[in-house]
Amino acid sequence: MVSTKIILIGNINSAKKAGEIVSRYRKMQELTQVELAGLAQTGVRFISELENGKGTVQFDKVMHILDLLGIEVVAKER
Amino acid sequence: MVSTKIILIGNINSAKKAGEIVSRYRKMQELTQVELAGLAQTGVRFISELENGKGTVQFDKVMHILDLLGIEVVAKER
DNA sequence: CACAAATATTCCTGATAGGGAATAATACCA
DNA sequence: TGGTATTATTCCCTATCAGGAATATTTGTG
Repeated sequence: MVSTKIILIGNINSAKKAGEIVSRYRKMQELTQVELAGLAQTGVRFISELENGKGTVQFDKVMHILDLLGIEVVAKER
Repeated sequence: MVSTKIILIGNINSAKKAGEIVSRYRKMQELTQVELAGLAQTGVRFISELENGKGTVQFDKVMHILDLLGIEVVAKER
């Protein structure tokens, strides 16, 4: 094995952080909220609220969105 | 800077994974669910459901539990 | 600036999360 | 195996999430 580049995006310690990342990566991929909602089989309102940091969103829904955007989530010891 | 050891725990792509990690790290720190719930100002039932993989748990609550257990969550490109 | 596209917010509604507390089921040891 | 601690599940309840759709607001361009 030669070497593999890992592209870190940042820490996620809240829905606010997750929302910022979702917003940024959605735009990078030139998707509208409506399109992303369609891909995720979810409501547009959910995407909007998530991107705006709503903390009570459901965990698995968020993880699914991140996955759709090609974002991997890793746990490590602090 | 000399070198810093990063201890990876694993990927989190669902509440199921998050729950497994919470369960393992809670036990490593010799905490009962009741104690962890106390620390997190949450109900014991929530901890139990989280550890058992309930996908609809609230995002921020989960992140808070992970943080309490000394677990950091990082996003990276897949 | 004007207009169009995108996003945010509101209203209405059914479904359910989560708390507390009680109980049932498991796990753990002597 | 019996007894205890721990965890899972149930019930009751209030609060609110998430969807759809309409509307308001913001953003991006010519």
